[in-house]
Amino acid sequence: MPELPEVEVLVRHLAPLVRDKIIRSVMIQRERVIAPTPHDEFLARLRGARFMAVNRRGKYLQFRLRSGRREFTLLGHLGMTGRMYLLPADAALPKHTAVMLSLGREQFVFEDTRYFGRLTLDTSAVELLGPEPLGREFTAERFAAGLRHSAQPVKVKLLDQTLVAGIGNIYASEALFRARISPRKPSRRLTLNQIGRLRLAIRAALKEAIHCGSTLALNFSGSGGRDGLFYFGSNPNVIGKYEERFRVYYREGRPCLNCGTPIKRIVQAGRGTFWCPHCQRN
DNA sequence: CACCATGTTCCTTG
DNA sequence: CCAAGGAACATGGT
Repeated sequence: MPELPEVEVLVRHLAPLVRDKIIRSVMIQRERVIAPTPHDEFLARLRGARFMAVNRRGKYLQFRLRSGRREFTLLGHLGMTGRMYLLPADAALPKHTAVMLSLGREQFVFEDTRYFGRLTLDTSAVELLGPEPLGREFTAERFAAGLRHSAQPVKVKLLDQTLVAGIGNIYASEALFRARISPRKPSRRLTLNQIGRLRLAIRAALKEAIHCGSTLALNFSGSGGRDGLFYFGSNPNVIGKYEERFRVYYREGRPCLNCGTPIKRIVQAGRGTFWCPHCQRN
């Protein structure tokens, strides 16, 4: 589920559902997702706390909670396969439930097949993040400064969350295609013109994905239901297949939407990159 | 069986 | 010290 657009849509979806709800009890089924917070501390802080707001930073979800007069943040990350949603209190929990927060008539479920995600009181990871790509801080100057000294291929550099926060493997390929820039280009070799184009392409790709996700009939509620944000999910009620939503990602061998040239897949830093060798020559 | 998968962190190497 | 590359984490799909 998780790159910036999916997290943004999830945050907007969850915020009104959890607001003012009080955590009655906590069940931790997989210790690693709350790390490095100690088990006992996690229980003690969360029990009795009230949800005040939900925000996003990069790919992180920030749950603002209040206990008495004290406010604090519970930080969430979906890893590769994490999902968060509410279920009726009496519903069975899915197989890979990592943490469950009982809210009375409902329960907040953090499910994560691979357990790469997090739900923790340690908020330090957020401080290392670069600017929000859709915010004012993401200026062309700052972006250029971040790219200037790196010899890494620009595709790989876009995954660096200190350069700009929230881009993942899919939108890195998508943004470079829109900007017509080769994913193999060393970051420091990008021209100012290309940097400007890439910055706008990133914003456009993310915004469009958020818009797409916002208009889908979402089904976040576990059991059998895959929601439309799941890249490889198959909910027949939802139009969004990756073929329709992505211009290059997962389209190896299929014709480029601009020029018809077959889309190529290469491996960079151990991960697949999809691109058009004709449209993205420089 | 082999290879692939939306992410981050840690360790090693140069 | 820093940048870059690769393995590890854990499970499932094709």
